[in-house]
Amino acid sequence: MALAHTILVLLANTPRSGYDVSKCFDDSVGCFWKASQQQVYRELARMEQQGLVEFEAVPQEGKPDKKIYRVTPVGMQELSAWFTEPTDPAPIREDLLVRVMAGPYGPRELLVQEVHRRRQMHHDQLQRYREKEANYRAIAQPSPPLQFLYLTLRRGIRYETDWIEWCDEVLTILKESADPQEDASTAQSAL
Amino acid sequence: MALAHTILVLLANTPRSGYDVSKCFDDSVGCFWKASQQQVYRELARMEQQGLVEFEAVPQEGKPDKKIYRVTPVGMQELSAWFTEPTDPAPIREDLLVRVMAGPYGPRELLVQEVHRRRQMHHDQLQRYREKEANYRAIAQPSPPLQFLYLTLRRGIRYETDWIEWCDEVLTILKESADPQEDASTAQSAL
DNA sequence: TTGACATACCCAATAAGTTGAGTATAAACT
DNA sequence: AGTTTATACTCAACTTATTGGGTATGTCAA
Repeated sequence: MALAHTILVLLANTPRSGYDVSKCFDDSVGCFWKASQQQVYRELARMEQQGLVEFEAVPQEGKPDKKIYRVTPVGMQELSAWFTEPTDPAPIREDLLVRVMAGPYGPRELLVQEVHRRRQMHHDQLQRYREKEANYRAIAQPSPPLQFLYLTLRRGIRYETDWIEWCDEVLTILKESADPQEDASTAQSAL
Repeated sequence: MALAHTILVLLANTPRSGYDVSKCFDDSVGCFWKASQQQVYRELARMEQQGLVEFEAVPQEGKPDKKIYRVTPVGMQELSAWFTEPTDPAPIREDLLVRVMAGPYGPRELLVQEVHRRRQMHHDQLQRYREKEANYRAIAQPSPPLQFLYLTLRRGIRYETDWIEWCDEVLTILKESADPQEDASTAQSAL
């Protein structure tokens, strides 16, 4: 249900169109929540039906009307109520770890390659987050919404850093135990 | 699609019943993949139809037949083919971070409480993982499947540790900037 | 003896997420 | 001149996941 609440928070900060909300999922909140444009539009329509948000149609030339959504009092009430409910850790479903577990059933090099590739991806993402962090730190008086968003960015930075470190750990172990059959004692001490 | 492949790897290690596969999702692979019993049964039925696995029905008294699944040659082929495909990082959908972003719209104490609670959960999970790690290290000659599974356990340990550290970071910041209105300069330097 | 827990499976309804296309226009780049 | 990128929203089909029930039986403890 948190998709609706994420959107509520975004709209509570600033009234926006569905398109703009969708962009937030690529930018600011992307480090902890993903949603496709279709999901956003559908959710907004549902939320409007439930009275959590309302929109003002802004006519445009050639394009469909822009719907600027804002949170209603009912929506703010919902946000408050939701604030008191406990949250659960997100279930993890990580393809790469399935691949690692499948290690004995495929060539070692392919696995090493894949971990390398993933390390690079996390490295690149970390760079983007670090830039955003630098931008944030340059703001003299960040607004409360920004201050809290920064905490989520910190989570993103930690997450990527942690992945990189794990990749390095795995690559080291895979290198050390390259041929367990040839030298079983080495392989063993490596683990 | 990785649910099927996770099951394939589990069955490649040891033929098991659906019930036993389901238990693995609570135990060994729980740190990177969750699946309900229903999901497992449905997936196994689908995989059987596709010829990836086959089962031997073991009659039991009073209970339904136990179906012991094993991977077929076609299943092993599928596993090999899948091994060459790249994996994508799992999209993150973290309720707690939505809550943090919603920080300005609820009482500070509630947020602090929630982060505390989550810290405790990650702490407890970490303890469980550390026990499993100790068990693993006590094994003289771990089999290759176990060796690779250990790498995924390392990921779990890192993950939980990382969360705990982030919780501590957030709790520190929330304490420091307890009342930004009263002392804006302190609040600012804290961020 | 009642209730919780473990074994072992199946079914159905709903919710959520993904994929791919379609309707329009305009600016910027190649 | 043609492609990409951006704006702005909609619809339909499909796959996946969740929730909550049901069928059976046996064991263990309060």
